[in-house]
Amino acid sequence: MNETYKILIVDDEKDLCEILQFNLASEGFDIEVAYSGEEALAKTIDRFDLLLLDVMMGGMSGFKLADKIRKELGLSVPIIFLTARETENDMLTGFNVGADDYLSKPFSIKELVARIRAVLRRGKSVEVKAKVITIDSMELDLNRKSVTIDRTPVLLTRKEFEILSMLVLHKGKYLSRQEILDRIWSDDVIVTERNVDVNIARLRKKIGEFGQCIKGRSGYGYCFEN
Amino acid sequence: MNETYKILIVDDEKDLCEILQFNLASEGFDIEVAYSGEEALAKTIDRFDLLLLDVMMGGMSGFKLADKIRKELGLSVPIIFLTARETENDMLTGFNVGADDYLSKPFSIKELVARIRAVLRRGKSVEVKAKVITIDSMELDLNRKSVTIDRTPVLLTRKEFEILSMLVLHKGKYLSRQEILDRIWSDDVIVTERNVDVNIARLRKKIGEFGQCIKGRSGYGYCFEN
DNA sequence: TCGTTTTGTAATATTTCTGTAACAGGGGTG
DNA sequence: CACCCCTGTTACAGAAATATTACAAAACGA
Repeated sequence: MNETYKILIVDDEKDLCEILQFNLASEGFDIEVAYSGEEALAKTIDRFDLLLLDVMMGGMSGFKLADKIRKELGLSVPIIFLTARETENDMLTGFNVGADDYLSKPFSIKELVARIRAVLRRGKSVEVKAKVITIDSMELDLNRKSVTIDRTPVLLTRKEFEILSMLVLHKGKYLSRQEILDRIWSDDVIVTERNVDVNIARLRKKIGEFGQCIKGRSGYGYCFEN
Repeated sequence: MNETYKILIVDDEKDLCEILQFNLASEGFDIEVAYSGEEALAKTIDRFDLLLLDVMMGGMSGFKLADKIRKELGLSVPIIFLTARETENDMLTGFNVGADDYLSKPFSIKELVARIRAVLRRGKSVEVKAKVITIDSMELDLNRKSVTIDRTPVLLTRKEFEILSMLVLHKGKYLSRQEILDRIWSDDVIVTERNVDVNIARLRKKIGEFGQCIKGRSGYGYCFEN
């Protein structure tokens, strides 16, 4: 009923991050923080309901990050930009990239929370765009959480589907068992890392030849590669 | 007696959507927004009393969308088109598709509201076209909220009928218990998700062999598929 | 109002999903 | 080679989710 929204904050000012994290957490949001665009991309962005991105960051800028998320990952997560600059230009770049809102520092927490709720509410009534990933003859529909191979549906369980999509979204990167556990299993359940193995095995069996695309490497974890 | 009218706005200009949403909501309408034709189709169009469609949209045009709604879904919801273009040609296409009215941007909110009320008033007195969905030998009449199988009436209760039509209108898509609850039960009543199960069970029993078309999948919800 | 129908809850049966354990194989290392 | 660590797979049992039934409360109509 009252679902917890997951928000990712990406900002290299650690102090600000802490303040935001504390305040938003106490508003009932589930917060995660990344201190750079690179760090953010290492996460499965897909599982957040909203991103708060700082425009000015060392390394990758917030806009660059947003662009990657939209274009390369093909995700349409709502994004709110935080910026110290107030030029028209920035605003424009932000919205071109598909920003859902824009907030100039300094801003009040109250205002931020209001904007966040507005964006989430908006997203609620709107059906998300098709998020379909195609790998040869295999299609993952992230919305419907369905998989087809040669147009034939493959019945995956929840965990199997989540593991598969996590691997596919990070195609080419080895994800450790721990990373997979952290992301897919809820915090309060404690399970063995071996569990990932078992689920991977089941998954492999179900997706036939594509099972070979899931590489396991000793000491590294798993990776999808075709 | 003073029923709230549900209006769906489909337009890819988010700013305009917001303005419309705000203004129409404060006129007492119940507004939902979709930012593309595809998004709109993902909704149960059936539950709206009026559609406001932008003609020019990325992806599916408003005309295309209207056409699908009329032909494929077989719905006769009133439609008002919004357009920046004012050519005769457009007007014609619009009315061919079964437009109820036509408004060129820029228009005043006041004018829009007037037209909306006019269309709704008109729809009220006029006999609505049949909205009948046929699945093999099963017929759902969305107007009369009646179902027949082999011409024989099947007496469904209100909840049963709504669940069935929701599933049928989203044929092939798994709908979670929560989605079903949200749409069919009013917000202020709090009921268990188990309730959906019970109603599905009753429904299945009543519609005989078609009960098999209602697939239940652990962790995903229910789906109609034949 | 009464009787009927509809709807919700709770309890129970059943199915599906998931975690653990156990075992088998692979590959490196002493 | 023998050993150990890591991985892949299978089988089983416990857990979770779902289906169904029975009953009570609420809504509805006459």
